[in-house]
Amino acid sequence: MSDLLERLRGRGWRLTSQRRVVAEVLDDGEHVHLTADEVHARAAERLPEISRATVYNTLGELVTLGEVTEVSTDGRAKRYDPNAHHPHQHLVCTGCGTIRDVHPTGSPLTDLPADQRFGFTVTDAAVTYWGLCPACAS
Amino acid sequence: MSDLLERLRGRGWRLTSQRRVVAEVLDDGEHVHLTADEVHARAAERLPEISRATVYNTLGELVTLGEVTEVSTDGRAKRYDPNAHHPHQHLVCTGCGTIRDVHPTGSPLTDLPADQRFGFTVTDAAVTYWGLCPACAS
DNA sequence: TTCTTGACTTGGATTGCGTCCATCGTAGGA
DNA sequence: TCCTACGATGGACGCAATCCAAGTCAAGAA
Ligand SMILES: [Mn+2]
Ligand SMILES: [Mn+2]
Ligand SMILES: [Zn+2]
Ligand SMILES: [Zn+2]
Repeated sequence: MSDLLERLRGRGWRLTSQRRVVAEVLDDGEHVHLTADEVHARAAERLPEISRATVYNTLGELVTLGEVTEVSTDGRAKRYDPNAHHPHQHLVCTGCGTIRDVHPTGSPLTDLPADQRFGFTVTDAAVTYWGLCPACAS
Repeated sequence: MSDLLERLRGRGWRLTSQRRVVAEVLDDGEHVHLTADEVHARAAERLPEISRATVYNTLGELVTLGEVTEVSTDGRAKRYDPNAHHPHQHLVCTGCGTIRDVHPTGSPLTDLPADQRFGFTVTDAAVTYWGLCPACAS
C-alpha cells in the first residue's frame, strides 16, 4: 500500500485523509470486489465524515490511473478490484453473486483472429465464467 | 420471426399486439444489441401506445425463454441480443460503444481447468473484447 | 510559522435505468 | 357472445451514480 501511496504522490496527488482511507480499504487484502457503497462503509469506520461522492471520485481516479479495475458483471453496482497488476478473470455465482478470481492458461486476447477484428485495435479482453458455487448448488 | 412467434404460442403465450411488435423489432435483422429504451422507441413507431413497462416485461420473458440474450458490457443500460441461437462473443469500442459480434475459435468454457473451478458447476462463459473501432481510431 | 490558493470534499439535488403495483383492457376459450 | 385470467398501463418508487455550488484544507511560498 505504501507503494500505492508513493505512486500516487509521485503523480501529483494531494494526499488527503479521505484518499488515504479509501486506498487502505482497497489494499487491506481481505476485501476484493467491493462495491462503492461497501468501500464507503468500510472507509467510514475509520473516517466517519467521508462522503460517498469522494469515494466515487477517488475510485474513479484510481481506475483512470490503472491502480484499480472496474468489474461490472451484471447490471448491479460496479465492483472495484485492487488486483489490477495481477491479470486474471472472474468466476461469478449466479445464485449469490460471489466473485472468485481465476487464472486460466492462455491469453484471451490472442484468441481473436485478425479476420475477426474488423479493423479494431483490440487492447483488452475480459472473460467471465458463470455457474453455481458449492453453497448455492446444495 | 414467425418461427419465434410459433415457439412462443407453443409455450402458452397470449399473442398480444405489444408482444408482437417487440418481437418484430428484435427480429428485423437491422438492429441487434438495442437497449430497452431503443426497443421501446422502435416499437412505438408501430404501436404508439406501448408502454415501457411492457417492453421490459416482454424482454425479460424472452430472456427467460432463452430466445434473447442480455448483454451488459459496461455499467450502462443492458442490451438485448436476438442472436441467442448463434453462440458468439462481443467486440466493444471504448470510444463510441459500438458492439460487433465475433466468432473466435474454441470454447472459452473448456479453457477453465478443473483446479480453477473451486467446486462451482460452471455453465456459461462470456468473453468481451475491448478496443477502438476504425472510426474512433482515426 | 503563517499565508495563500487552487485542488479537494461535502451533501443534497439530479439523472439514468429499471422495477413495482393498482387498475384497466383484452385474447382466447366456453 | 360472454367471461375471466392474463397482460398492459403509467406513475410511483428504488438503486447506483453523477453533478454542483459552497466550504475546506494540503502543501508550497515567503
Ligand atoms: Mn478480481
Ligand atoms: Mn451479439
Ligand atoms: Zn453462490
Ligand atoms: Zn468507436
